[in-house]
Amino acid sequence: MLAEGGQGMTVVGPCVTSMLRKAGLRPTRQRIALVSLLYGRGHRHVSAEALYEEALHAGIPLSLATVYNALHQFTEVGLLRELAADGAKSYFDTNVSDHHHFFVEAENRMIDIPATSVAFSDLPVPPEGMEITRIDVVVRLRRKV
Amino acid sequence: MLAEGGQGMTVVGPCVTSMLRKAGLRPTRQRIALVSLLYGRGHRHVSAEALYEEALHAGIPLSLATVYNALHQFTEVGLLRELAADGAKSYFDTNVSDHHHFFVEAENRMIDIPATSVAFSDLPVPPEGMEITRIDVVVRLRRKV
DNA sequence: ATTTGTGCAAATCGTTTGCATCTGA
DNA sequence: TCAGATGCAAACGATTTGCACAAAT
Repeated sequence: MLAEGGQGMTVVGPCVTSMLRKAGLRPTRQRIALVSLLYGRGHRHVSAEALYEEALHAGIPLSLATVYNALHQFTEVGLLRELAADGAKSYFDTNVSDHHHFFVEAENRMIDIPATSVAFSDLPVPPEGMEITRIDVVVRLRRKV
Repeated sequence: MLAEGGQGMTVVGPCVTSMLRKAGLRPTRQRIALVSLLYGRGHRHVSAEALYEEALHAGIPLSLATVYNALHQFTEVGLLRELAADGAKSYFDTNVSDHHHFFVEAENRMIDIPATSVAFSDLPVPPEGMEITRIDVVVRLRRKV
């Protein structure tokens, strides 16, 4: 279990700049815009493509490659957590604190599960010389019949 | 195991044929070969590409597209379970019973964790109208420093 | 001025698809 | 025979990369 420090940081204006600076990333126009979109309204699970579209609609012209760059850089510095939901595409979660996910299969949508809702009464022992970096629990959901 | 009466060069039990028949899949040369490779030696986690190479090296000429078809068909009929490890590529697990996985990040390798090694003391409640189809636990590992 | 980031388009990777040909029942 | 499977190559979607240009320190 890693990742702590998830008190929803409401980021607006100059905070964004210092947030990026603290992370060692130059606060460029594009990064500032992306961080604002990501943290503007609560926690989110975004795909690169979706964030790209959103930025364009918000009148921020940037390239898809820049979005990918930014998402990976943000992930490296701990601002985002990458989720391997299912299938081909990656999602990025603005909630980097310890928690898990429901995955709605039909919609490719993720819903947060607080860490406290999943308790391991027994932890698997990692193989010799290995250590646990993270435990991902994905609870797959289907519409009830 | 005895050789299947035919052109197959691998050691094939008659069970393979009936296994496919029971699943509603025509026991073709390619499917028989793939099932034999998959179930020949204990449980495995294979990617399409890896299985394809393996088949070629075993002297079974087939196309990558056929491997993809077969893997998905096998999954549909419950002979395999698809794993969304991490990143772009899919893995298929010959162990379809209830269990979980270690994921060795550096090697993209999966190791089974028996279901009994992970106990939930608290189960998350699915949202209204939804039901749980499966719970995947992935314990990510890194080489200890 | 120097360093770092950006945009674009082409390249890559895993996977899927269309269609002509082949094969098992 | 003939539905169903296969092979091939082209198509595809998501992501990455290479490099000239632009922006931040």
